[in-house]
Amino acid sequence: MSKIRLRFAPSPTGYLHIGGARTALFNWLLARKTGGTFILRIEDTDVARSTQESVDAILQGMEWLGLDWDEGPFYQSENFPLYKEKVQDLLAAGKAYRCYCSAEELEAKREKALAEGRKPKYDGTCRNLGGSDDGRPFVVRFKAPQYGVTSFIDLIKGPISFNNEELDDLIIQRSDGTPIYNFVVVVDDAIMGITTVIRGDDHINNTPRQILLYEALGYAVPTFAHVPMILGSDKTRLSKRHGATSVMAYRDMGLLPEAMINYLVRLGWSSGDEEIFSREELIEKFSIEAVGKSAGVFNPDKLLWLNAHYIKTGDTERLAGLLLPFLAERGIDPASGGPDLQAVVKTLQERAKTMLEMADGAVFYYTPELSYDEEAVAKQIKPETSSYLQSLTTALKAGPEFSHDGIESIFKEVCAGLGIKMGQIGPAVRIALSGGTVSPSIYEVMEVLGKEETCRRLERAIARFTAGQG
RNA sequence: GGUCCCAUCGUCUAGCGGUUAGGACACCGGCCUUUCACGUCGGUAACAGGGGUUCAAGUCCCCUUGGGAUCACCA
Repeated sequence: MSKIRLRFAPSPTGYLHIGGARTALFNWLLARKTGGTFILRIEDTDVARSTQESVDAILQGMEWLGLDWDEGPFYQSENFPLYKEKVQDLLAAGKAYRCYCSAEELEAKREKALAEGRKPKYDGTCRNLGGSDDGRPFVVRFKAPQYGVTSFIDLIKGPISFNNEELDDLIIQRSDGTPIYNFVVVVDDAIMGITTVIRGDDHINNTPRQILLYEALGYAVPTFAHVPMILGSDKTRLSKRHGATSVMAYRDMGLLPEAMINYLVRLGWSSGDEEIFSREELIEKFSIEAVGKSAGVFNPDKLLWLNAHYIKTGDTERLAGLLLPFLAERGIDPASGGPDLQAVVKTLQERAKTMLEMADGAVFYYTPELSYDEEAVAKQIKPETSSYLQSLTTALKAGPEFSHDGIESIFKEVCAGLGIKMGQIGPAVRIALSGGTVSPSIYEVMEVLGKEETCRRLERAIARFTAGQG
């Protein structure tokens, strides 16, 4: 059995979006699982709409997700001579013909047909004209069979068939001599030896025309697998209206690529009751036949849940590295002072759903001159608070060790000595250290901050609270 | 409108003729707790409708309804 060859073929007219990423992922997984070849091909035959920025954005998205390709990226725009030659072959064989109808009159006919409730199909005006190139502008149309049935067995959807009379003579070459997608994709997939075409199911209606083209060109027809679309919360095709659709936008929102991969693969595919899959498990367990037939709604909440999981269980050192740019956006550079970043990350891992949240939660560690949350101060700081904090600070300074457990026992001793409960001093300490009422455990915070900085923040707060109360 | 695809909790799904229809997210409670989270225990919630086939249908067939895709000198 020969190796299967797969491809992801985005058009560079925008960034890599969620749907494209999932299609790429399915291709990649199948290639890695079967030891096949994964090819990246840029479909830039529409010169007017294709941009280098889009190509870069797509490549960047693929790299972020860790979807590496074995061959390419290939650019269709570099193959124009080949396509032209294939068009000539078809013309010479009488399987295609020149059409002189203008775009305007075609458009008019289409609108008329639609308005009258008829199918907007090419009427075949030039189909049997014959003759050769006489200098007038023309497009080349494929002479499609007018009867019979074209069918294929989709790996995901099962058997699908179309009556050929529903298909019209599609244009394969524009009047400017450049080829059209449906033609190019066939030539390229054939030339590249693609055995299995995995793509969005919005291509199902293109498939019979393409099969006819494969046959006309004398190529073997590949196997098809059409993956269902991704919908927005209102069940319409996912678009900007539903929120971010760019894969890279999710990175910028603090998502981890493994969370994205895990989410995307589970949207439409499952393996029993499992929810969490490592890359290795996916390669082992994925199968294209197990992909569901129906479209799925993109659920950001579940993506976030997965992200939280991967942050919680992720490698602290790596997360610290990933956090850097988010901290930089907040004007913080851990390298220029402050507590150890990895220690900071450790206190935030199980309470941050995104790297962005983690960055927000880390800010106070690197802000020596904190401003205190007014509302929290008003509510939590009592007249006696300062003396409590003073007792605690004194004990802390005298304490031998400054570890989580050591701090905890000092806390307990101080509370016992003062005859107060944790709740009477804890909130004030939290405000003194973090500026507000939400932070990791204060023992952890103190340990990360270190004895010196902890005591400094406590004393600063005591001074402030005392002054504030006149 | 023609053609094609699809249909289990709000969402993602398990199910592949006989199940108290399971899991996950979200949501609602309890526990844990110095805050926020995490964790943990429990709860609400689904087979679109109608015909068949069968001893037996969420599972197979047909119709209806609903949703989606597509009908470019875009990809």
